[in-house]
Amino acid sequence: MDIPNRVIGRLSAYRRHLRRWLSEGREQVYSHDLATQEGITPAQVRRDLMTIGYTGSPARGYDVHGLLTRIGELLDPRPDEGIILIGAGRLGRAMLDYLAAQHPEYPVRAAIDNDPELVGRVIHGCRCHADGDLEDIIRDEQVTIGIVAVPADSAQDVADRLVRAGIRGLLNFAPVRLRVPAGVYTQDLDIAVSLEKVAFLARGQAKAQETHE
Amino acid sequence: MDIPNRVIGRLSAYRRHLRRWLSEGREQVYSHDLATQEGITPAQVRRDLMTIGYTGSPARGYDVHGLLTRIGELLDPRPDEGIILIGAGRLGRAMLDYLAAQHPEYPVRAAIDNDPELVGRVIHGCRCHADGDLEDIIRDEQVTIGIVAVPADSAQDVADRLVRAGIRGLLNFAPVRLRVPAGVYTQDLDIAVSLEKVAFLARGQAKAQETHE
DNA sequence: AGAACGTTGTGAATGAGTTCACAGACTAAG
DNA sequence: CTTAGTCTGTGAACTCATTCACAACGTTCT
Ligand SMILES: NC(=O)c1ccc[n+]([C@@H]2O[C@H](COP(=O)([O-])OP(=O)(O)OC[C@H]3O[C@@H](n4cnc5c(N)ncnc54)[C@H](O)[C@@H]3O)[C@@H](O)[C@H]2O)c1
Ligand SMILES: NC(=O)c1ccc[n+]([C@@H]2O[C@H](COP(=O)([O-])OP(=O)(O)OC[C@H]3O[C@@H](n4cnc5c(N)ncnc54)[C@H](O)[C@@H]3O)[C@@H](O)[C@H]2O)c1
Repeated sequence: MDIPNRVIGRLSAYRRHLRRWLSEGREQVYSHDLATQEGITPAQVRRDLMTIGYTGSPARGYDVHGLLTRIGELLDPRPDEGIILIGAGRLGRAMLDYLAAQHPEYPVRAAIDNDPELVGRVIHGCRCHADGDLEDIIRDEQVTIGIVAVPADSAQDVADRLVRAGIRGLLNFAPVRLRVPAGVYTQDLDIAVSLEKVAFLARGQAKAQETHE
Repeated sequence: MDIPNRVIGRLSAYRRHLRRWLSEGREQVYSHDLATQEGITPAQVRRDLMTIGYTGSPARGYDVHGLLTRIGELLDPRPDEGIILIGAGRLGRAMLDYLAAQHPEYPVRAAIDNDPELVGRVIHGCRCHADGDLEDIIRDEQVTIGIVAVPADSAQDVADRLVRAGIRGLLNFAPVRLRVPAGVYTQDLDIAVSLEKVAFLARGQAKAQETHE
């Protein structure tokens, strides 16, 4: 099965609304309910659900619980998919805190920082290790995803080491585009670029709005 | 002139390479230089520069300084475009720090938080105000852009107030899609969704990599 | 001067993503 | 049982973005 990138992002968003509705006791939803929440067309929602092979019923819509289960099969992390954070600076610590509080399904196995001040500290249940331990931790702790939150200068070096140690995916906050070999997936999340987009579009008369991505 | 969203993002990225090259004394670049850095095709770069009406010369490529100037005309913030941050929690403070250090061209005029502990404190040169001051600050300090870093529950309320006070653009970190009227531009930057994308794509065999957006 | 090379600018082709529009399906009401 | 109404599933149309491919051009070398 081949699910486009964009669709994954929307499924993740749908899931949040579905969870909320489920907790409110709602059992069915229509494509236009999800569409309204996300500011897209109902046709888009149906198309997305079609690509993951989930079908609803005319006149009753989609089953909230069933759809959540289906999306979960695709998106829920497997138990052997650990995360490692490189760079326990301000952004890195904010992420640790946020993930621990809001996303227990993504356990950060370890943090790495080259500041001796930080090494050995335990931040939100996550131990901070020295730079040199990176390779061992990835091999020993079933880590497949790396979050890169080091300064721009070091980001590519860090990424290279992670790749060599066998990482599968990277989420990068440093303002550089990481170069990785095929088979490793990188998502560069450049906040400064996003801010520049907002500033530009707020200046001229904007037409549309845009979600993450 | 109508510049697509995607192009703005790439221009912002090009600019970083151009600045680096300029500081290294380089005077011309070819489309393939920028393309290589960003992992895209040279044709895409030329197309982008075409849409902003910048032209190079065959055999010499583009003038680094001139191109930087041209992109700057489009992207550089105007002096009357102030920023306000709502929610001086962990992420908000990390942003304050980051913007102050790395992006002095985007001066954050004020922060707002409803935690009495934070109100009155000055964080990285930015004073934290009480919740109720929001409207006054926006009107008095030429603020056109809002950064939303409050919990998900409050995000839409905060956005509504910002919009009513006349904000033009929003950068939103809360995991909800903000609903704003036409004329206001919102960029939702959902880090959890990005992480879920990376996890999914790292699991199956990924093909491509993706930049922010 | 003329030829050879490498790059730009861009129309046209391709590709990806979104929306349209409607047949078929299901429900509820009469 | 039949009719009216609403929603799904989806082929086709459409829109937007990317890539191709090549003429035109500037530079350098002979
Ligand atoms: N703070 C923000 O809100 C923000 C926003 C956008 C982008 N970013 C980017 O995120 C990255 C981190 O930002 P930050 O504000 O947390 O910076 P920071 O300086 O607070 O933290 C960086 C941390 O990385 C560590 N580090 C440096 N080199 C390292 C290496 N080679 N190996 C391991 N650790 C190393 C440092 O010791 C420090 O603790 C930067 O690239 C920054 O541009 C930050
Ligand atoms: N920390 C991260 O790395 C991270 C990552 C992704 C998304 N987010 C999102 O960003 C937002 C902020 O995250 P955080 O980690 O900084 O949370 P936080 O709890 O540390 O900070 C939130 C701040 O907002 C303030 N606040 C709450 N309601 C307010 C209101 N109505 N008006 C003004 N201020 C108000 C609180 O006093 C607090 O200081 C959340 O929506 C979170 O989901 C955070």
